Amino acid sequence: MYHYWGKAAKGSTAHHLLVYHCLDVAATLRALLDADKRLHQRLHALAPAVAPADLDALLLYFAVLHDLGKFAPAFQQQRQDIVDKLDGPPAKRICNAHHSHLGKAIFFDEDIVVAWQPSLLCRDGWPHKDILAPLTDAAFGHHGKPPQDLSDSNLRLPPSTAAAIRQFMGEVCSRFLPGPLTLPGGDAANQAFRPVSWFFAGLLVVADWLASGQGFAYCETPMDLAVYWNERALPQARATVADCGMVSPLPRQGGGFHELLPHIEQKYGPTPLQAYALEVAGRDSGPRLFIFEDVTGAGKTEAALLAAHAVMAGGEAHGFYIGLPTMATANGMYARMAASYRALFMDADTVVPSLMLAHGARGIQDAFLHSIGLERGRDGESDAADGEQPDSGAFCAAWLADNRKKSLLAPCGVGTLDQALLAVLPAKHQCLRLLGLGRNVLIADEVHAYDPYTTRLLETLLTFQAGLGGCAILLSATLPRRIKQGLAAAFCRGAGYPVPAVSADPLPLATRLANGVFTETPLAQTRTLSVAVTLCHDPAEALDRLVAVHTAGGCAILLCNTVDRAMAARNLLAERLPPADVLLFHARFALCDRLAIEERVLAIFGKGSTTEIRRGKILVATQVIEQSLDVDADFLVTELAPMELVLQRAGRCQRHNRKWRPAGFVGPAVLVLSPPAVDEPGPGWGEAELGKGLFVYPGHDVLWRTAQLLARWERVELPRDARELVEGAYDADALPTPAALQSAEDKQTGKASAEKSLALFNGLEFSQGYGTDAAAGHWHDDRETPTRLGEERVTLRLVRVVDDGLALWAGEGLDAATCARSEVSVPKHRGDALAATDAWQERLDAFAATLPDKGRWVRLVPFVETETAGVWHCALPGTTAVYSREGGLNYG
DNA sequence: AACAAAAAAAAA
Ligand SMILES: [Fe+3]
Ligand SMILES: [Fe+3]
Repeated sequence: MYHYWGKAAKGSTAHHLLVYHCLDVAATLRALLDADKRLHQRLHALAPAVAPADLDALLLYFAVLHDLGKFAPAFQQQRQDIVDKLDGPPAKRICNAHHSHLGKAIFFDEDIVVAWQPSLLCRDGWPHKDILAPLTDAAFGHHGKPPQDLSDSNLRLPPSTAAAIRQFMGEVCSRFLPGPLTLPGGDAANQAFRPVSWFFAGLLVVADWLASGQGFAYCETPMDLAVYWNERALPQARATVADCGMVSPLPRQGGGFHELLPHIEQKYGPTPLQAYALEVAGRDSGPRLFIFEDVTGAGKTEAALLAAHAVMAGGEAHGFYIGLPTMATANGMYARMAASYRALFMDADTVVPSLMLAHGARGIQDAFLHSIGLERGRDGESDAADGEQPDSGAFCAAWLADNRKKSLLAPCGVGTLDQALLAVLPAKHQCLRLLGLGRNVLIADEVHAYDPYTTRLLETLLTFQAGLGGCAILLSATLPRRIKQGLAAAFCRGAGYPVPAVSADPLPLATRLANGVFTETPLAQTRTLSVAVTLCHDPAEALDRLVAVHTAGGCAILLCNTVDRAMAARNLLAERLPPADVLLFHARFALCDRLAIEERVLAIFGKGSTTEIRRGKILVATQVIEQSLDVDADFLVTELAPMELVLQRAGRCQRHNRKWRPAGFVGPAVLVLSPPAVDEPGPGWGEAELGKGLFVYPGHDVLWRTAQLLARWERVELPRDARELVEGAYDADALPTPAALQSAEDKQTGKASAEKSLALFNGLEFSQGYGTDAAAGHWHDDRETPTRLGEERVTLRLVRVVDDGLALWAGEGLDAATCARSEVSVPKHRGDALAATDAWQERLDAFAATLPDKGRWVRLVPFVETETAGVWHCALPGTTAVYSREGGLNYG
């Protein structure tokens, strides 16, 4: 058994013996379990039918066996030079497959079974293959997917190899499985290892990656396995685990409000929701779900942190992960967390907890990049010199940061919800993400912001989280009752709780599921906004009002449902007002221009602005403004949209405390550009007023009910009235869908239910345990399982044609950040319309080759400046697209 | 055609 290599160096015959690598991985698993007692206990709780000691023994045993497939000739012969050096077995015909599939086949091969069967004796006789399947699939699936059964059942193992494997297994069995195990029998047996297998799969990948890294020295000399285990494997494993960033100090015990949230000024006490979190969250044990519904800016995130801390302090979670709907909001949240997350933990001079930023474009976030590998507060070498505060600021262990798949393993994480959803999709290495989430508290922010497909995936994630014994906190503005019901039910399915009926009580509302008990707690409103709502059917009237705001010296926002309508409205306003006073903001800008506009918007409409800066500014925007920008307008006009969006938009009107408001616009007021809210709308309802915006919100019945309700209400008080209005907009019993809008409704509900079933089909099934069956067999086909649905899109990377060649739009540099800042995403057919001639393609390819990513995943599009300064025309022959920094991309 | 939004490299 010492004639087989497991790891090899490139360019030399230096190698690590296979049996040692196997022990390294088991030792790393041992070290991981010892380092995270809370997780260790969770594993035991997930397999209640198995004695804890027996479970530990089995997990370590299968960890040793994870690379069993590397004994096979197919693997060994990849380095014939080392085989020769080791005097390995000759093989003429081999069974060719990846060693993870081979490992499983070898384990169940009849020549091999005899070597382990006596050690796995259980009460009812030999364990059936199905009982162990979740564990074997997790062990042999350490390359990110469960192994497949080989189509060719003949392994063609040379006799010497079979003998070596039997010898190895014999030694491993006597060492790791000393006494007869008592495995469960009867009907429950097949279920026994299914829940724990999800964690085991993730732990094994972590152990394998750690044990394949720098911390483990190659060893080529044969020695007794027990000696290697004690003197090499375990010490190296413990050192490596201590360094990898997965372990963190214990949570702060008994901290009060201001100690846990040091960024909140002393003069502010907890809001009702935060007081609730402090008081209630630590009370129970076991899987818990909290749903906090309140308006944005009411301190929901802090409440969630307090609740998460209570769960951590109770010894039931390691840390937290905050999942958000966009990368931009994630960046913002990361900045907030960086300043305060360490207060949730005890001060320890040995370990600093890692804070992770997890999303696709984090590579250009300097604040995060600078935090990687900084050993502040640890070895004290660098910080003393530059006088930095050693105990503040973000830190992220280098090992965690070098691969996106590892990012959820950090004790504290902020990122897109999509990163978390990938844990319950048959994506490669999903088990890593699931392990990280499962041991943390999952906090999902802005839950109302997702489509039916993604919401359904979130349900699946909640089932997993509960099934793994974990906790989750959902934060949202008004969550329609049916969506809330689905989320709560999904959590109950995983936790084994009875499914309650959630209410549609007014906001703010705290919902809690713990120990099978369901409670809803209405809370006092902290900040309220009373908005006058007027419907208006004439766009000219809306423009007049905006001009009136300008004249009165105030500022306003006009929200359009499509980019083209926003561009058109901007042009109309620019005819009547100084063009410099009219801003345009939508998503069809290169990132650098978009960020500049966003900064300008915040400077004008943000909290720090002044009456003078705000004077006469009119912003025309699309839905980009809905995304968590804290802006305040004196007056707001919006095109009709589904109720929850209208209310969210209305919340942007006079939300800050400002002394001065323009004459005629004192008090929050919103004008909704809407088709008439008639009782019997005819065919084509809304086409005149909303145009192509009707395609953006195809649930025309919801639009109609929204208009009906707003026409009746005239004034709404937020957040109190939000619930009634949102429920009413979706309630076809109270306001039956008019005949002319029925087909639109049918189409929309049909589409939503199709998307939901697709999400159900794509998502993994917790109850199956780790294995191919959990993915309905589609783990191995190439079908895409995305986190969001939608029309196909392409990313355009804008390129400037300059005197001496090509340059990126965002600047002179050719680095990854300048690339990202030059990009804009468009529908695929729009991108396809910008086809390059062969000559241009050659030129663009040559330019792409000089970029860090070689232009993969994007399409380079050249622009050349026209006679009009600032207006650029697409340089490709036959194209009409135009770009400017003020207007963005116009398809022409 | 009509919004915005995310994802994209392993552990030889
Ligand atoms: Fe492997
Ligand atoms: Fe391995």
